[in-house]
Amino acid sequence: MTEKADPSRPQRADAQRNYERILSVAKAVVGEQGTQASLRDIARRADVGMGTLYRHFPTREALLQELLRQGFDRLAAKAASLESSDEPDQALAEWLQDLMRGMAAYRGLPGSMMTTLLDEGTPLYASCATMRVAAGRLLKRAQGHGHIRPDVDGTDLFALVNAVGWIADQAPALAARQEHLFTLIMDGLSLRHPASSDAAEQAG
Amino acid sequence: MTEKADPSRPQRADAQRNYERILSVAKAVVGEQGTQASLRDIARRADVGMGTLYRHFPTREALLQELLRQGFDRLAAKAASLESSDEPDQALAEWLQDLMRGMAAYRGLPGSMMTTLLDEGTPLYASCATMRVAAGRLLKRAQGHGHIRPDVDGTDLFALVNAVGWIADQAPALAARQEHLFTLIMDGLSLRHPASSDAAEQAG
DNA sequence: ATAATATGCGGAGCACCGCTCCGATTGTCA
DNA sequence: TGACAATCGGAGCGGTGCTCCGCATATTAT
Repeated sequence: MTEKADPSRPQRADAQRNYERILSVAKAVVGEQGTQASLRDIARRADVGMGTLYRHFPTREALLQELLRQGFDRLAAKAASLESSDEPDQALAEWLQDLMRGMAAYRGLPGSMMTTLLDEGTPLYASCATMRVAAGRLLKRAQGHGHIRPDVDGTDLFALVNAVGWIADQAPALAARQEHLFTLIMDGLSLRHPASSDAAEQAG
Repeated sequence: MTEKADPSRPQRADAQRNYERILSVAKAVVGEQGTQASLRDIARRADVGMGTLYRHFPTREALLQELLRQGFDRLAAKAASLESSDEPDQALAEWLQDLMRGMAAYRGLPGSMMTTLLDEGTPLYASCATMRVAAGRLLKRAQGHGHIRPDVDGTDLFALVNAVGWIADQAPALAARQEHLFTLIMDGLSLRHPASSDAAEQAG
């Protein structure tokens, strides 16, 4: 049996070089211009024609997917490791906060995420699905312990975190409020109303 | 002295006709294609040249502003009227919900709002500033009665509502969850029995 | 009614975008 | 080394936002 290492990777040497060069340049350009960066610009700065770029990455999302895969894997792993935490609700909060910070990696990232959240078949969807499954387990565990509202599902959570990331993304002046907004939302999901431990008693 | 009724409106008769025709067509096209609608398309369907469109509305925002002004005025008035309500926190909730639904008028509207939220000088900023001031009074009143977290300001609120509108905007499949997400956030802002009652009725 | 003025019109033109297509180039293997 | 297939690169297409300016016309004065 001939070993075709990775069928998704190019075979020829020059192709492989270009593939990696594009990826590296894309990382830089997307870092500068956000997820809506000009593909022509990426090709130009990678000393590559449009055709080459498009053959390696048929869609913008396919390119983004490669840029984000590492982050997704890391978050999935973190979710798995947090699953053995003693404090399920705090574990969930910590993971979500990590997700939110990851969303700030590139401008426009929350938008790209939301667009493909429920759009199966799109490259980005596939690559973040496993991460979301792992996060879903974290959520269920916290709900099982009775500290988190039961009428919230993983998609709600993902959407809300995306939304907070989006706020900071759109209005840089609000980026400073990001952690605060995150807290507001997390408090609202908790059944222990941490915002007002005193008012909680009299509510009964 | 000749009466110059409204200096912002065109003087010549044909100009005035075009102005209104553009506005009317824009309303339709933006309704179909969202706030990112092609300006060329608007000009075409209004039987008008690009130059004409740009003279009357120098920027896309200037055009949007005219489309949205009515809604803003209505919301500002509603805020003013709600200020005499007996239940300040419920008045606030009602107004915010109204705002959220207004955000669904055009696709992409939450994005346009957030972009110009803190960017003074832009046309949209000016036109929604008064509305936000009115809303701010509603918020302060609710906080004064001790039912709403004191560490929230008007901008936070506006941003959060925008964010929820944005979620529905990006992923139509999530639009059904919009009201629910709104409830989650509002509960989190309240200092009284946050979740339990509402959480019981909604499952899944 | 006619002439003069200035106001408004419209679209050609520029630079950019995403994306496709195909002749030229180049790596690979016999 | 030669032949062949894999890969390249950019011209080209239709779209965008936006500007600029010669021309048409509404308005006003005569």
